[in-house]
Amino acid sequence: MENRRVRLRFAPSPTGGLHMGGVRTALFSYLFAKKHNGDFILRIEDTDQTRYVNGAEEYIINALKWCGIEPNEGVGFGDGPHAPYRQSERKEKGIYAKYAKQLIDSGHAYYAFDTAEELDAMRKRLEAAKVAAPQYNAVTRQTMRNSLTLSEDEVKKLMDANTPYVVRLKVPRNEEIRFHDIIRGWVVVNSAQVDDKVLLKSDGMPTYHLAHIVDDIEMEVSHAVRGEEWLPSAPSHVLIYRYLGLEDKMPLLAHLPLILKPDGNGKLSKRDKSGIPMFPLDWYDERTNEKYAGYRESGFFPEAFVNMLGMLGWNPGTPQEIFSLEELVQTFSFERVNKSGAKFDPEKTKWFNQQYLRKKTDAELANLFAPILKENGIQADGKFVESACRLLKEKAHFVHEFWKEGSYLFIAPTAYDAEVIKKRWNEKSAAFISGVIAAFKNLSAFTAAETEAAFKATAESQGLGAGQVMQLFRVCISGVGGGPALFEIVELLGKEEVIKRLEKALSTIPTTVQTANSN
RNA sequence: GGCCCGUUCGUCUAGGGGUUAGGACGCCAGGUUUUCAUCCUGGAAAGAGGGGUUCGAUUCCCCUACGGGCUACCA
Repeated sequence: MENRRVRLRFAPSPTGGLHMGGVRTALFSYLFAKKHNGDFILRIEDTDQTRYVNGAEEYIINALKWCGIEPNEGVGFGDGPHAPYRQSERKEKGIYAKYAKQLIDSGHAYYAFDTAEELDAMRKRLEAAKVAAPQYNAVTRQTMRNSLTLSEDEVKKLMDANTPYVVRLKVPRNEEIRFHDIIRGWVVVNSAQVDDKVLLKSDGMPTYHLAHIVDDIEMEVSHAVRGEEWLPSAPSHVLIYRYLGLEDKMPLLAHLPLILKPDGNGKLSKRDKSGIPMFPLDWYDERTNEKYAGYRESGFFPEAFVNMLGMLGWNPGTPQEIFSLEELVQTFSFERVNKSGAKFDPEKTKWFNQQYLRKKTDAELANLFAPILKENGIQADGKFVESACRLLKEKAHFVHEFWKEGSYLFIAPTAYDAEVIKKRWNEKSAAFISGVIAAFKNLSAFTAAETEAAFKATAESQGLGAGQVMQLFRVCISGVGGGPALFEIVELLGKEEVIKRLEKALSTIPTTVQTANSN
């Protein structure tokens, strides 16, 4: 058991879009599996037919692909020796029923015929009696209709009449259950706190509790990684392994701390006010008609998203924060996963994206920017776009900001920032701009250095400090008061365009100033 | 309510019986820059509270408080 092959699975339910918490669980499992040259499996836990959502399975597969955390076995990634990997299909093969039968035969599980109303009545009764833990357990099952309280004849009669029934785990009344968690250490719970979990539902489907155990065994899973919300049910699971006689084959458990919402308290919800997505890809819920934004569509790089998730609840113990997936694989260990929940920080998430934005070459950025330009009806030379990206990437967190911040590189401004005009335009301005136009016309080499020199000479000759006229000049060219290095922009736009823009500004701005003043 | 898990700057975290409690994001200030951003330098900012153990506790133990999770024929 100690030297078994490392095999981890990610086992989501197709009940909706895969939430970023789920992606992190997949990521950590993937990292550990890869680090130990093991397998990473995608299993679909679709045992709840009422919650099945169309498209969810495909979404999960696409999300994992986008993140680059690809299973080497499982639904959507090629069947391995343990197919099928969908629990609904495995149920058809009778895999779960077999194990349930084994538990019944060995006296560790039983049939229960209670209706929903009867269960409800029991809970109400217990609550009224102020029972500490109102649940179906060693005490209360004695008052219910099950194969432990009914005679063999009665059970047979109910069965023959096709009365709906479930199979429940027979949990001992008072027994200490202890298990080891890689992240948390030893956890001890008394079985009095553990209820008789339903193993097989009345529709014949297994519950999560039975299904995941059977599958983990059959698929030879070595480490079961999941969110902390599963910690309270782990004692039940330990019992099931034990009663199946498979405790020595039980996967090592690792319960990850939860990702908490950035503001206030509680688990991350599907939607968040911070403006940062909660899902890797856009998700549309057809039942509620709601749309949820995804990291991909919001302009995040998958590397940045994965890097950010990797640092949520785990750290390498060194100051390094920027990790490629490969580096994460090399460095990851469960020992360095935190025990406490982590609030996720939208600002830091943006920062991660910025780091990756800067790492991209101008050509890569130009490729990403191209569709946005096209959307805005811009056709531009590839080299020109690359240069624009070089200037624009300095202050951006996302490629889509390039357009918002730098559309003037592609279209001449039609309006000029009123604040800047008010502050910078005065009676000397028109003469100065005219001077610059004249000076530029005389230039043969229209480079950043040449134009800057000509600009400064003009300012000096008119007795103006460069600082006074720089921003004025900028607004004439770009329409806005800030941006990348001014003469880099001038060089990029070229002589003809720059002069055209200056002349337009000269003919437009004085009239707007007059209008503003007369009002 | 019960059970379980947790608790270091606003946030993510390092460290770990004797440290000026370190880093990152964000924030603030100064410098660079014509400007915003970048960049550089600096700054404010933390071990929930109470008991132990100890020469000494943020670090180990207990209690309390607080936070979170679970408490379905959902996963």
